Amino acid sequence: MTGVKDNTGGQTRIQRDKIAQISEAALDVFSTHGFRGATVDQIAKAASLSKPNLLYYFPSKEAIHTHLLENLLDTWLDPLRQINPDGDPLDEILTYVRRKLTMSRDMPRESRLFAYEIIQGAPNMGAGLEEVLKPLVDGQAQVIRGWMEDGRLRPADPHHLIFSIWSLTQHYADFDVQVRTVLGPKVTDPFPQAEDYLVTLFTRMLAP
Amino acid sequence: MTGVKDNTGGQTRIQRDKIAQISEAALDVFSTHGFRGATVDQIAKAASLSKPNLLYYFPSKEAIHTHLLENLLDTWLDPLRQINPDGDPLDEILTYVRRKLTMSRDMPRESRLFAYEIIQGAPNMGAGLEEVLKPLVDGQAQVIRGWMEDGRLRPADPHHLIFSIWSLTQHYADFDVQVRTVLGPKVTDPFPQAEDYLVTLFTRMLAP
DNA sequence: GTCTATAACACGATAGAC
DNA sequence: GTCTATCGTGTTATAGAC
Repeated sequence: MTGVKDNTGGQTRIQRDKIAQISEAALDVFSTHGFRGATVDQIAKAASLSKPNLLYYFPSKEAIHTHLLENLLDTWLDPLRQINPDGDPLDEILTYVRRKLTMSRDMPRESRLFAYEIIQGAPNMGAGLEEVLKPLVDGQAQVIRGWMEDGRLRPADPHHLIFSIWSLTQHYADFDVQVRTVLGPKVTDPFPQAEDYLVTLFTRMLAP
Repeated sequence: MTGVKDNTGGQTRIQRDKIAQISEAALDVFSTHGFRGATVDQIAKAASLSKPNLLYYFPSKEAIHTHLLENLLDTWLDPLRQINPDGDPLDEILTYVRRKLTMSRDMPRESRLFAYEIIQGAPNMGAGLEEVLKPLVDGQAQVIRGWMEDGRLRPADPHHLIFSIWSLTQHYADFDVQVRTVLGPKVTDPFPQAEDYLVTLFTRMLAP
């Protein structure tokens, strides 16, 4: 009983707030410039903190980055986790596609942070990929494979199906500049078009 | 007639060779660490040159990077350029998909260099996107649209069709680590599987 | 708990001998 | 044309006053 703590997990309220504040700023900076491109100065300024003060809450620049990635993976995989084995197969897939596309629209910074990390060879996420992502994907791939074997979806490799959903939805976040340049200034929001296209694509691919 | 020059474009043979040698090394380093993550030291070492000697051939680190990107764009868009308006529509699309996937397999460094640049907002390629990529895409999108209007392909947004081909094929280069982790060590080469999947996907999407 | 000052280092780029 | 030595800057991280 310390009396001075008001926490969930060994942190005071102030610490929790500051850490959240730094995380928010760091997400901004890391997702724009990458890990090496980002500087502690930038993050401190974005968080309205002095640099030494920031380094009081996190021991190093890398610690901030790792903290962000650790918290991100669960959020990022949540839509995949929500695929319901008892639902209608095509509905479940299309709902998954829509959720992932919505995340690309509403969380482009997280998408880019993730993309930077994977492109670089996931130097700060080795355990997460092997121990969290792979088992989840394998499990849901089995569910999808079951649907295909029951004739409720047209057959296709379930792992590559999941890859394709990731790839296509995240493209609209990570390559936003390219998408907007090609579509031209008249298209203020590419996402409704993207949703129509992707629903059509996966319906034609999977509807029995 | 200078006599000492053996060139195509105002460079001696030695200069041309060294520049090629530096470009090769820089592609390695930039595609692994990104622009900011790469150091001139690393590039010089990879090119078996001293740092000052490298900076004798290129005025700055940024100049090397720009040089790479300028030479890359044409190569990168070549498969799209080769779509033949007089060919069989589905064949042309599937050939394009296969070519792009082959490039992901054989030129993953170029793919990553490109991905880094676009994710960052294309700070060194603003002109190229607007003046080279967009016109080419618009032109080929018109060809595809014509095929769809003639009933030779099922209708779909041609711009997003091209986005999806880019996204899916480049995914296997840029997110290689993730793909291999999920597929597991038994799959030594993901590309044959990927080709099968993508051919199926676009055939079901487009075959009339 | 927060700030100023600064250490310690790596980086890009240059100068000058050879 | 190539090398060694080095400058100046920007960076992470720490020490110590308040």
